[in-house]
Amino acid sequence: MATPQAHPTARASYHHGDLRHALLAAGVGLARDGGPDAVVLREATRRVGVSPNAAYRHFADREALLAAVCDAAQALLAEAIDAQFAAVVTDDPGERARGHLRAVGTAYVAFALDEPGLFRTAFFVPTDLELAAVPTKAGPSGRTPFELVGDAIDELVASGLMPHERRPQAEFLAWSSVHGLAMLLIDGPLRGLPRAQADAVTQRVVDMVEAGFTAP
Amino acid sequence: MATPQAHPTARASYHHGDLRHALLAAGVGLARDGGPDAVVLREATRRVGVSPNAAYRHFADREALLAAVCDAAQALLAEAIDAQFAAVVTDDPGERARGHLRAVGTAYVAFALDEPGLFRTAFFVPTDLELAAVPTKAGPSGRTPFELVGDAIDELVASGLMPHERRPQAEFLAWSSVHGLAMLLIDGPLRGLPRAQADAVTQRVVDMVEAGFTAP
DNA sequence: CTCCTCATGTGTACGGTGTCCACACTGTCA
DNA sequence: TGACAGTGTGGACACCGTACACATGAGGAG
Repeated sequence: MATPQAHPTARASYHHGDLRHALLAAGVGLARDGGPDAVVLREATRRVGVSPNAAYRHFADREALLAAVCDAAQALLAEAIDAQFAAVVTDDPGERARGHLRAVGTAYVAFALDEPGLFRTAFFVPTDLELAAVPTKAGPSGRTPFELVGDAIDELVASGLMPHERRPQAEFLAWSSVHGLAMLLIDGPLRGLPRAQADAVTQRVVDMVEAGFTAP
Repeated sequence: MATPQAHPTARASYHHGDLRHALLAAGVGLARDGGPDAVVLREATRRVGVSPNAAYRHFADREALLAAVCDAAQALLAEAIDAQFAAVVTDDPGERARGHLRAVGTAYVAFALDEPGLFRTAFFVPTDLELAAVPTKAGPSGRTPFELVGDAIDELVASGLMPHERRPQAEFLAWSSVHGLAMLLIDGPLRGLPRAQADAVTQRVVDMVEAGFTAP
């Protein structure tokens, strides 16, 4: 019991110990309910119990904090997709390919519906990324959502269900459809659709993508 | 020459004359370069040459101004789509249906690329609309973009190219794909794609939607 | 024509935010 | 032990949205 206040939220000493992570966590909390605009620097410091300027020792400015929160949100999305992707179990390679493709799509939309604030935040900051394997944005498997779609499509081609002429840039087609649906469901004209109907539309969108890939 | 300063931008008298429209126009200008966040009440009044509080005689608060700007942006989008839609001329009903569907999709993405700030603004405010025929959001034809997609799909069904079992909610599928693509192109990972490539991807997305609708 | 009235624009002020500056504390290493 | 560098604090500034009281002047009632 040498440390009277070991918890990072309430510090006993002048120094905080892990202020950067604490601010990040607070920022994620703000983004969760409220979206990117709710990520307010002063409020984050207030929640951590620290003066506003303390944040500037760890983040260049509010934009930098928001970018970190954005990365965290993308990682959470990646995690959700990863789980659904890994949950697909089949011996048949074609069936597995289909399952993986559908898993990515449904998990993507489900995350948007379950965590609209984080979802909006994940796609807010102009991420200059090439969608490449930026580790902070990947799930437990170490692969980003974009790579997972690519994997699924590759499997589809490998198992002969999709002609390889259609392979190039196919990620963008799948991604566009699912991303657009998610946006329309949480912010757009489809907002407020009952969950059951939202899921039904999601299935139809995934059907369309799959059909577009595997159709003869 | 009875009116020394007839122009609404520089007023000679104490009263402005058409402050509401002037503020709206200034707001649209702000949104054009900068998106919804750039619609700052004080800046709009500054541009019009009026004190900040004058805005409150015409808009309840900043949110109301932003909502009006959002409506205007949607109207501009509608206009662009409308033009492309109307430019389709063919005798063959099936070909016209296809052309209409493709026109809506390409015009939608083109607007997003040409006017990213306005596009983002158009979909920013939680519009409680049912996508119905709200006149302020329609183009010259009096039909909203959503109605135009619906029209195109109806034509597709009427001309026998699309099975009518697929008709219900088909707007959402088309809309999702195109909207998602637009978002990814202006804000997301596809940002910075050269225009030629962006157009190419757009064509592929439209192809996919069309195939999904008309496939046997 | 005069005067009253009310819509419209102004001025002042307050709280909130991001951010800069100078300063205070403290863990570490010579 | 003492200096130093990293970390947190306090105060200040500009900007924003917005509430309140007030000034202005256009247009109708007498």
